[in-house]
Amino acid sequence: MAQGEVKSSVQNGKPNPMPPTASLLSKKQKIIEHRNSLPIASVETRLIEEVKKNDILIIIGETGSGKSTQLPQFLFKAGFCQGGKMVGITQPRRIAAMTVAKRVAEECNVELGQRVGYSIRFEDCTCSSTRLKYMTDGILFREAMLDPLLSRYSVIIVDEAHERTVHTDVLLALLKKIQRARSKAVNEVGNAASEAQTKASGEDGASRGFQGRKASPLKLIIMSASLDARVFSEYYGGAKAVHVEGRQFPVEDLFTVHPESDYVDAALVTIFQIHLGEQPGDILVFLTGQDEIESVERLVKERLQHLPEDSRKLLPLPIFSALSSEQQMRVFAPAPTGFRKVVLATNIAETSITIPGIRYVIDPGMVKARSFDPNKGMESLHVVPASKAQALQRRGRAGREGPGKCFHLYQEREFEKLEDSTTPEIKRCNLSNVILQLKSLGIDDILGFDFIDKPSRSSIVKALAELRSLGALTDEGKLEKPVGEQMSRLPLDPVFSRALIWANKLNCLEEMLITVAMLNGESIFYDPREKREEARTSRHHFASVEGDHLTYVSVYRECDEFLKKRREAGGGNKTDKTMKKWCKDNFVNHRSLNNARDTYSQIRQHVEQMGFNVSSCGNDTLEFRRCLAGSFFLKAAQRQLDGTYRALESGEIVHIHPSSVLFGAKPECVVFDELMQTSKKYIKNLTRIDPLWLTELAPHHYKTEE
DNA sequence: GAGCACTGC
Repeated sequence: MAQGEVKSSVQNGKPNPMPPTASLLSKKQKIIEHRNSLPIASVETRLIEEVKKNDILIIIGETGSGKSTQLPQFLFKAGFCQGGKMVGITQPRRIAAMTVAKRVAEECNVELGQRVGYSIRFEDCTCSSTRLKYMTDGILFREAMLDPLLSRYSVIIVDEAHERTVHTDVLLALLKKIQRARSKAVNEVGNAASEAQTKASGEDGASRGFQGRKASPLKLIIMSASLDARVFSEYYGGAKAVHVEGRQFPVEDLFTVHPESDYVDAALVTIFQIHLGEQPGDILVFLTGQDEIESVERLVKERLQHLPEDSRKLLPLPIFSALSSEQQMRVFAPAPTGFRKVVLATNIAETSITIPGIRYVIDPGMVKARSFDPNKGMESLHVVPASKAQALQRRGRAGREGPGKCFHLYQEREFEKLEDSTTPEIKRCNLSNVILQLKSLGIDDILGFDFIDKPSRSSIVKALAELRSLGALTDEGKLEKPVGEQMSRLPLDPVFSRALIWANKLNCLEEMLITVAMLNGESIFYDPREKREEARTSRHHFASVEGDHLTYVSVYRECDEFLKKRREAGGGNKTDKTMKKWCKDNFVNHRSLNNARDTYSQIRQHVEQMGFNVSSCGNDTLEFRRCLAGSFFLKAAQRQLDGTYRALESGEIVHIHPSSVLFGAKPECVVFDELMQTSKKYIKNLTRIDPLWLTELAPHHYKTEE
């Protein structure tokens, strides 16, 4: 990954010579006091010894132990960054990578982006002198594609490994391989340097990048909050695990005496029980989705009306990912004097955000979980019991600032029956992307790959078949040149990458770039329930009769035009504010569109580097739709005599989602982006196509049938 | 005629 230079007042590695002011001094003093008070501070020497002794170390540390901020600093002090080497720390989330790096830079009293930096998608805040580098696990995985031995790192710390995201899991496997390759290279260099290199390079991807670099072993540290270190320890051949104490205030657990048949109602009752009977302090309620949250919000407001005037000071605040940033921010503000906040949240409050003031947690013990059926190519979202780990995580949210209480809306013996931890994501998602990346790293035997938790055989087989069908792999399962290589370089789902390659040939790359950027993230339109009709009417002028993809293209372009006009009219640099307003007026999710614009630029750069020519098809959208048909042929559906649709690949009876512009239009044949089961089996994001195109453009898949 | 936890390249 290219390293951007960051402007700085620090030159030649010397700190800015400005004398510290009194407030700076006291701030510095505070930082030192804080650092020394962290549980991890007392074990610095021991930890460093363990790292020196063990090539792989598992660190189990509870919330508040300071492991993410302190350990990298200890390693720096102990000399692990000598010779220009880096300590890399991965996080599953962008926000964590950013905020932890910022905190550590402060503690080290250096400018962020210099010795301490971070790198996340769209934002590289590091420079050539960066030694402690925080990043998302996806970034490090990409780096490994360019530098297969990760030769610039002396230590890699994988933080929050218990979350078991796809990226973390793949990274854990890859790092194991890289570590072995580096140790091997060190030994071989010691003996007979150049011959050993030649041999090693023939073996697999992880050995390849070694040539011409000074060999050194790689230290690996896995940090987890999980109760169970065994999983990681066993995976790394009995690696040593050490525990670091956390620092949490005590949380009292309360369980129900009888099972609750209706957890939403039970949550409501508990909210008022706390509000009327407990000491001051805000309440956090974990619910499974927008629907539940909105209905609880309404019911709380209703019931408050029946209480005496002086008992009505309870303020319900919803938070879930689809809300605008402004609305999300409301939960962070302190409640008005005399009021108690009751935050109604999805799992967004479990890990991603920390809300101040919470003293009471209500946990119904349920969660909305996504799963994937590889045979039907269908995702589903269902409400299922949470895991023990999740329940404990939720409980912990009550003890951040002082002693708290957790109201579990189930019996204590039910807790014991919960699964220890949530099924790792890799076992419940489409693997085509992961497998393509592994193939590009030179790992050919996917079924035999050393996953920490192996996905099902059928899931792997299905993904391999999809990749072959898309032309990314040869019949022997090797990366197809150049198509497979090009696809693996793009940070997109393989179908999207395929569509871009087609579009390049058929001169509609610009439209396709916009399309994949718009489909890549969360949904672009935001319909506040109470303004549903207004949103739909206002959106009419974007709508394309061809379907959702071209509708997104016109949304993107219209916003772009609007911004351009504003700039030309002397609007200055207030792009963000202008865009926010435009989004609000058009019921478009500002965060999503912004993300789509960043994605567009990033992908455009990639394809231009590949020598693609970004041209537009103008008003002739036929070729564009043919490109979609040629790449989304596995996701096609045809109208039946009874008006329902049949997904051609799985044979499932599906319905057009009401959010589609083609809802009610009864097109004969469509390609879609997503098949998801919620209340029904819905297809989302559709474009009308001619069914004959399928046999014409994907003859290997649709042999000439009627 | 709906309603969708969260991440990430």
